[in-house]
Amino acid sequence: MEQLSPTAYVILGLVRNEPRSGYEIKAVVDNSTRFFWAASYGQIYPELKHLAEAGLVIGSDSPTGGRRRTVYEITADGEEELRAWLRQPPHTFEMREEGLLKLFFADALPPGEAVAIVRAMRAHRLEVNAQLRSIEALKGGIDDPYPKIVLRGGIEFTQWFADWCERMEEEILAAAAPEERSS
Amino acid sequence: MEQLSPTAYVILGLVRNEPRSGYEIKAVVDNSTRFFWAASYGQIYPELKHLAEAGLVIGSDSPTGGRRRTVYEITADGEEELRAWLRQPPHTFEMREEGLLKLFFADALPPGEAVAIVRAMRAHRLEVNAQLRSIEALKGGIDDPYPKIVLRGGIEFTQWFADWCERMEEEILAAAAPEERSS
DNA sequence: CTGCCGATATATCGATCTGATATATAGTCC
DNA sequence: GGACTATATATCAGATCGATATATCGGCAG
Repeated sequence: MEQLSPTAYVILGLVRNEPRSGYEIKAVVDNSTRFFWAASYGQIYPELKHLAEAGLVIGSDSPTGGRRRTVYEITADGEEELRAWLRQPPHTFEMREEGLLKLFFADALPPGEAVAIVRAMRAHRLEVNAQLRSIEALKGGIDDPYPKIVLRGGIEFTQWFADWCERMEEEILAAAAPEERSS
Repeated sequence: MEQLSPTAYVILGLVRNEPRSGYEIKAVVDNSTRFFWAASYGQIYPELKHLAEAGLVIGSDSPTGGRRRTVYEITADGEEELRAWLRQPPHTFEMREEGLLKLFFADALPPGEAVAIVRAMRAHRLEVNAQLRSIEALKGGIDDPYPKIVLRGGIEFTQWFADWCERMEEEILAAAAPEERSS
C-alpha cells in the first residue's frame, strides 16, 4: 500500500460528508483548509483519479445538461483509510512568510525602512483576519465543532500576528529614533 | 530581467555578509530562516549557478585539500537586486500544518481522540520552541538586530501556539465530558 | 596506522505543489 | 444576441522537498 499525500486526505475528508465534484472540493478548500493546507486543481483532479483507482472513493457521472461532471463519494475503505491517517502523528509543519524573510535581511536597507515591512505584514494579517471572521459569520450553528475550533484558531492567530507586528514596529522605531531619553 | 524566486534572495542575503559555499548556506538556513523559509540543496546549488550567470554573485574556487569547494560572494548588482526586492511588498504567505488538518477532520474519529491531535501539535511546537531558544542562547550580542527580532518572534509564536493547543485541549475535554453541571 | 565515523561538499531525482492557462458549457442580465 | 460569471475538467512549467549518491577530510578508538 503506497503512502497517500496529506492532500489526498483533505479530499477524503471533504467527500466524506457529501459527494462532491473536483470543482466543489476546490471551492470548499478555498474557504476552509486553505489557511493551513491549500490544494490546487493540479493536485485535486489527478488525486481524485488516484483515489478512485485505489477504491477509496467512487466517482459517478452527474452531468448538468451538456456539461459533464463527476461527483465522488467516499467508500468504506476510504473511511477506514481516513481514520487510520487521523490516528498517525502529524509530520508536516511548514511556514513560508516572505515578510519575515525580508525583515530578517532588513539590515541591508537604510534604517527606518524596516518599518514598512512589518506594516505590510500587519496589514496582510488583518486582511486575512477579516476574511476568516466573515467566513465565521457565514457558518450557522450547523457544523461539527472541529472546523469551528480550527477557524477560531486562525482568527486568533492572525490577530496575534498582527499585534506582534505592531509591537515590533514600535520597537524598531524606538531603536531607530535618536536617543533622546531626558535626565 | 526574469524574476528571481524568494529562495534566490535568501541566498543573496546570506552571502552578503561573508562569502559562503552552498553547503554553508544550507547550514545557516537550517539554523535561521528555516522556520519561515526553508531551502534544500536541490534549490541552493542550481540557484547559485543561476545567480552567478546573472552576475549577482561571484563564485571562486577555494578547495580544502583535494576536496573542491566553491564559495560565493555578492556583487554590487546583487546588493542592488537584494535591496530592490526588500522594498517590494511581500507576496508569499503559506502555512502547512498537518495537525490542524487532522483536527479539522477529527469529527471522523470517535469522541475523545481529537485530544491526541492537539497534544501532538502542542508537543511539537514546544520542541521547536526549545530549539529556537537554544539558537537564541548561542547567538552573542554580535548580530544585527533584525534576525534577533525574527528569532524572538518565532519563540513567541511557538509559545502562543502551544498555549492555544492547551486551551483547545481543555475545551474539547469539557465538550466531550458528560454534562455534569450540578444544580 | 588502520579502520570507522561524522562533517564537509556537490549533485541529482521522483514526487509534490503552485499558479496560470486552456477549453467548454450553463445561467443571468441587459 | 452578447457579455459576463460560475461550473467543470485538464494541463504544464517551474518551485520545492526529502532522500540519496558520491567523494574527501579530520579525528579518534583500537
